[in-house]
Amino acid sequence: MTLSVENAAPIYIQLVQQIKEAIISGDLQPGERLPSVRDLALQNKVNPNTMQKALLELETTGLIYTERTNGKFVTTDKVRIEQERAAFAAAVSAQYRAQMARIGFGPADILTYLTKGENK
Amino acid sequence: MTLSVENAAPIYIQLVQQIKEAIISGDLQPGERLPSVRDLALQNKVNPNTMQKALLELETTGLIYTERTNGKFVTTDKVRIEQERAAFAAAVSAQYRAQMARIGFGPADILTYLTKGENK
Amino acid sequence: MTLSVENAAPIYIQLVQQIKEAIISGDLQPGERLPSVRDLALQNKVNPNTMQKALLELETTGLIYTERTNGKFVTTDKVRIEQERAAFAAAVSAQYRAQMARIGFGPADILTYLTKGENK
Amino acid sequence: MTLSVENAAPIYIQLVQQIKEAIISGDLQPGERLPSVRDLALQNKVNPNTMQKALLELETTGLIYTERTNGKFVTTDKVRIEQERAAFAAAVSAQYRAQMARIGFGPADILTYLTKGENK
DNA sequence: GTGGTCTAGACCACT
DNA sequence: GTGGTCTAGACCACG
Repeated sequence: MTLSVENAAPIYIQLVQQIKEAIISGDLQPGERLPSVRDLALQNKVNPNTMQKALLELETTGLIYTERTNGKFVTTDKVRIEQERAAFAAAVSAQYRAQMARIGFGPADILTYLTKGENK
Repeated sequence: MTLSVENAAPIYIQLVQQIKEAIISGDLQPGERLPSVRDLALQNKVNPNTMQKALLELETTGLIYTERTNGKFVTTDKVRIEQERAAFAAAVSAQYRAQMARIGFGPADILTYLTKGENK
Repeated sequence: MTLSVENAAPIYIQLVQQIKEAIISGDLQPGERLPSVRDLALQNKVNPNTMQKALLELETTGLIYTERTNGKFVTTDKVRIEQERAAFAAAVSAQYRAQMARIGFGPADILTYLTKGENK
Repeated sequence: MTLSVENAAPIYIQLVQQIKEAIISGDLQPGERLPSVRDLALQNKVNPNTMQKALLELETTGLIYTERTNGKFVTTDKVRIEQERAAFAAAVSAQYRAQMARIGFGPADILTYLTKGENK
């Protein structure tokens, strides 16, 4: 039996993940203006540079873009967003199946568990 | 949009989770003797006190028991283990459904994603 | 007549450009280990963070890669390097032709000027 | 590997270069009257003293001349302009060849790259 | 020693 | 006010 102790992911990566999730869930609409870097940093109690790094990452991956002196905006490329959304869903699903498989539940059992809790 | 920066879960909690997973997956068989606390700590590069705390937690919940002077053993109560296994599967499944729902995928979409990657 | 005053490119961009040039010119060989971030920063009298940012950029574009705790290395992907080299040559050539065209020299004149200085 | 961080060239030098380019490209015709120093400064958002310094430099090298109380004019000496134009082309060409040579492209390769993009 | 991350604080350009 | 850049200095994990 081998265990593994995981350290927390870097803060800026966590920020990237969560903002990405907000975008693909539609919580942040295409073309919507983000709060200023400074405000986002304040709201989330991180250093502006850390927030800046997270937003830079999102910009290089094409999910947001910058209008200088004006602010940062969610991309208006809905195809790009949909792409990201599908990738996210695929990743989550694969991880879920792996986790279930590790404790001995195959596809058939999975259906049971998924439908069982459906009416919650 | 509200984000949240999470620090890593305490190490002993991570150990509890992973040992529990080893038990319900059958990686650790009912009645099997665990390595000594000292060895477990060494193997996983963790302080013995931390490992001790994890094992104590598992004992409290009835998944392992201690024979004084002889070591710690996985419970032989297979019903108990099966119970834990079902609870784990239910928790993972609920979390998965929630995650998919958050980005706008309902039960029908879930089936698509689960079957899509099934042959990997 | 409209003129434009250009400010210097950000330091980290200049660093990116020059390191890239060193790679595509073969001054830095594929697989070669780079000096440590701190050393590079010292040698070039910039802040380590600035050098780090430049190297991060090169890493995301695939020209270098990192071995944690061991150092940073030029990619061994010679195709990738050749690709970058061709892109660089194309950019420089296009810029050159544009500059010559702006002062009224067409392709024929260009040949004259290029061959004229060839024996320098 | 030695890198060098360059600061921007002084603004007045940039202005000299661009006005010179306007003259040798014919954008400013021989004998043409230049806008007033004040206007040029305003148009380009530059301090009048800086613009004055640039024009002084151009006058020293003979590309423009001043008629007191009347304004500044591009030289009518077409030979002088042609001379400058040839020098500019030679400089640009030499720089181009050097840049290509640095990344391993000789005269033959240069022809390839120059003709390749010719129809853009 | 290596790279990676984070914070605090400053300055700049643009509008 | 906006984003962008830079510096100084600290701490961490890995080995």
